[in-house]
Amino acid sequence: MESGQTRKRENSEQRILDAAISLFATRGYAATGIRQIADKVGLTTASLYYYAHTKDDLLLRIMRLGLGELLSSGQEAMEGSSDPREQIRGLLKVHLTFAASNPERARVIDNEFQWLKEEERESVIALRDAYEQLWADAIANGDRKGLFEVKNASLTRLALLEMCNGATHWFRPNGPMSLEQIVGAFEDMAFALLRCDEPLSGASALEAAAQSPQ
Amino acid sequence: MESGQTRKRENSEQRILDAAISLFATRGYAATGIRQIADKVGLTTASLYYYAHTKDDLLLRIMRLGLGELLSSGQEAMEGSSDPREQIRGLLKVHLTFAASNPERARVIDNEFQWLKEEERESVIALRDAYEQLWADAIANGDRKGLFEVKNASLTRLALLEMCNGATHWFRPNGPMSLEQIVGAFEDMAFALLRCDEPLSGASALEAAAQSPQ
DNA sequence: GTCTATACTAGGATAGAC
DNA sequence: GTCTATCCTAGTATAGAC
Repeated sequence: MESGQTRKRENSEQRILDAAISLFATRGYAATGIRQIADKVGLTTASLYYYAHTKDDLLLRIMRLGLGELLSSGQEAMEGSSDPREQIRGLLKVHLTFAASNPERARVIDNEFQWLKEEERESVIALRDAYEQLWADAIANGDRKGLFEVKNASLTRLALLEMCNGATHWFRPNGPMSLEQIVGAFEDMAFALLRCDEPLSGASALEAAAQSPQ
Repeated sequence: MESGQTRKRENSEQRILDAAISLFATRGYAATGIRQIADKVGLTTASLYYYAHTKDDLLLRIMRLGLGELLSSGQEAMEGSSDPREQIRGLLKVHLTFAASNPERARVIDNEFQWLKEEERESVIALRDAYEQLWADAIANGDRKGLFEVKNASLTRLALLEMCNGATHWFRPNGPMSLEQIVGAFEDMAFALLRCDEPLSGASALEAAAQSPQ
């Protein structure tokens, strides 16, 4: 029962956002022209301005949507268990799944902060800080319970996040490693960095069992 | 005995490169205009073209010089010891010292690859690969000698490098941590990631001694 | 070595017709 | 909802005087 206009609007709106993500990711926000975005969608620049008031507006929506998804997935992961090891595993899975299932969007979110206007940037940074706080909480939990051994919690959090974001730079779908393999490898590195020796129930415990003699 | 012209040339040349580094680092290569560089140096755009044939040429020289320095410092560090633990410490110190003593240059080198022309980019990537190979060698040495325990050497190398580059994003001179403190903290995280338990002679050993009871 | 002046292209954004 | 046409600014780069 929706009108043709509504359907068109939703189509074009999403197509514009997708084109912007792709171009911002490969050429950067500053070097991407409003004309290129229009060309990619098959519209004129004038039509673009029917959907977004400015180029900056496109970036803002990409960032807010993406970080919002990441934050709520992260919150779910944190609520899924009170074991800090499970929390770290959950956050790793959320982060890497997000990065791997849409690497372009992840690159834009990670690299193009600076082009937002002051007030916009603040609201986006608040989202990012809330997300990073989840990691800080998980690390602090594990440290308090004696499961992790962390000398500098802030640096460790930053190192973990940078490590994960690194995947954004080289991950390609159809690459040599599956998402599951990547998550597994990052779990291993993360627990090494956190000096977490005690085995977990679940996949890691099963793995350990499979490798030990009967 | 040098002529006034020569002195001027060297001055302007360096001032132009410095201005370009600063602007490329804060606004990105694509968003930096040749006019802004000229303004910052106090010259006209026409004068800039006396020193560099294109804007791209400036970026190329910044990258080649910087990566050249990093590579030769890294090679010295590797030749300084055959103990993989010392090699990793040396590389960490080289990398973090470079990043901390000129964060703008480090950011440009790290982020603006894509704007080089095909052939230029290849020569620059060769430099970067040679530098990363130093890390790969140190990790492989430690693994072979049983000092490190690394499941995926490539991912571990990438994680270490990303971790260090992270410092580029938040390090500010006059910040809360001195360079020595940062290097120390990163040594700790790096050896955790490499699952290296055996203590080293040198600063870490001294530290451990200071903390243990007499 | 540095300037003035200028060529040419592309940038973001808007008015108003359909 | 999408178009044509256009405004104004800023981009890189060059020629030629001093």
